[in-house]
Amino acid sequence: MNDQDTGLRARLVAAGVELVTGEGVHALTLREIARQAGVSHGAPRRYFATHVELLSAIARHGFDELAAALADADHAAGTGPRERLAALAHAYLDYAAAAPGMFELMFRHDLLEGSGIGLRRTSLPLFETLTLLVAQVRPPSGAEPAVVAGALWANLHGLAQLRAWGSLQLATGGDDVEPLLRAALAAHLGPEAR
Amino acid sequence: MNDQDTGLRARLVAAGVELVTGEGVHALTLREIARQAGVSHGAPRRYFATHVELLSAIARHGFDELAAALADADHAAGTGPRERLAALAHAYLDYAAAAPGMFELMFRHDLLEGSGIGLRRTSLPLFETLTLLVAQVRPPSGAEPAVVAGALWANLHGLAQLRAWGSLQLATGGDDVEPLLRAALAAHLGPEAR
DNA sequence: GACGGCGAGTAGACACTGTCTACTCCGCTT
DNA sequence: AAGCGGAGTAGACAGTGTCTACTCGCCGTC
Repeated sequence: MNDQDTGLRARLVAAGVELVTGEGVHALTLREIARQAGVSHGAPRRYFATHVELLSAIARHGFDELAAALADADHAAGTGPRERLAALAHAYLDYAAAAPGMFELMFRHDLLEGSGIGLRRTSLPLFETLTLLVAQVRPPSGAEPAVVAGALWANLHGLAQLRAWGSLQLATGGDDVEPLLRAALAAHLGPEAR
Repeated sequence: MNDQDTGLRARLVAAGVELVTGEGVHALTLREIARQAGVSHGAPRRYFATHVELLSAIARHGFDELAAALADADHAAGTGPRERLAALAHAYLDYAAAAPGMFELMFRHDLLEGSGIGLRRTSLPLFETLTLLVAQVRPPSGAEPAVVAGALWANLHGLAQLRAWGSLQLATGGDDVEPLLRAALAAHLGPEAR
């Protein structure tokens, strides 16, 4: 039932996901999504009152994907908080690199409704996990775990952006985000070997 | 001559700067900028072949402003590399907060031409300064200064974004970026008192 | 001093966008 | 069997970026 939901609502979201993955954010016009779904340009209006509502639904799908990827990485990692944090960070950057169009949409709050998508739906669970793990690591700075987690999250975001627009070569001469990520983790959480 | 350049090219850029500062990125339509400058919608085409070229010129103005703000902050700071880095970081975040529309435009590479604006024009000088100062600080991680500078820059960017879309309350419960910035600086550069 | 040319800006067309509204049409209930 | 309502269609509308034909005023040249 849920697997093959051929309702137009689901088909529109699926078409949008395909478009943003293959073509990028610029392809996500209302009419193009409708064309891709095989309906007229007025059809989406029955399910999404406005363009941004449809875009928000597509972004929600991306947040679910990201949350699943993060959960998988967390499970695959060991039990140590340090390695779990490293796994989450890698998964975050991997998702941003694997689906750059979707990642851009997810954090283009000007395209999304009500500013409540990115924060409460996925960032908050992620952030809570980060805070929990950071508290277990007991970082050298001695700052509150929530503050360290926030700073670390901002760092991950910044690294994802840097790589997305190809600024990495400024820092490393190559396209490899790995050294920067290692440096960021070491900075916020302390040296690798504890 | 240069102070009161009333050429249409300069007037268009000025109108764009005013629009993006007052209304936001969404107001930067070609026709609206032309209206603001008091000319017909076809006039800009003589100076900017396309819409993104005009937007790029406006963004360039923002990069110049940011570079000037950073230089001022650097001069106003003392001579210690740690305090200069802190001053630069504060100035960076202050600019992003004071001119959010312009800041958004500057790093919306989908709106800018050739992806060569943000990188080589301002980020590179800033990045070189950061690397130089980081090398003087000799951060505890022992990583290469360029890598630490890159990670720190990414952190600043991430913090600016976090604040821009109001996610800060997740980490601190308030809108104050200061604790997160202090944590980031301490993480990448070592504790404040050396 | 008249004339031609040319730079600068105007005005309109075109295809496209998001939104809104009138309409068709099929399946269901009564 | 009749009617009704949900679902999708089709067209209009204002707005957008781009392109092209045009006007107009100023300059140098004969």
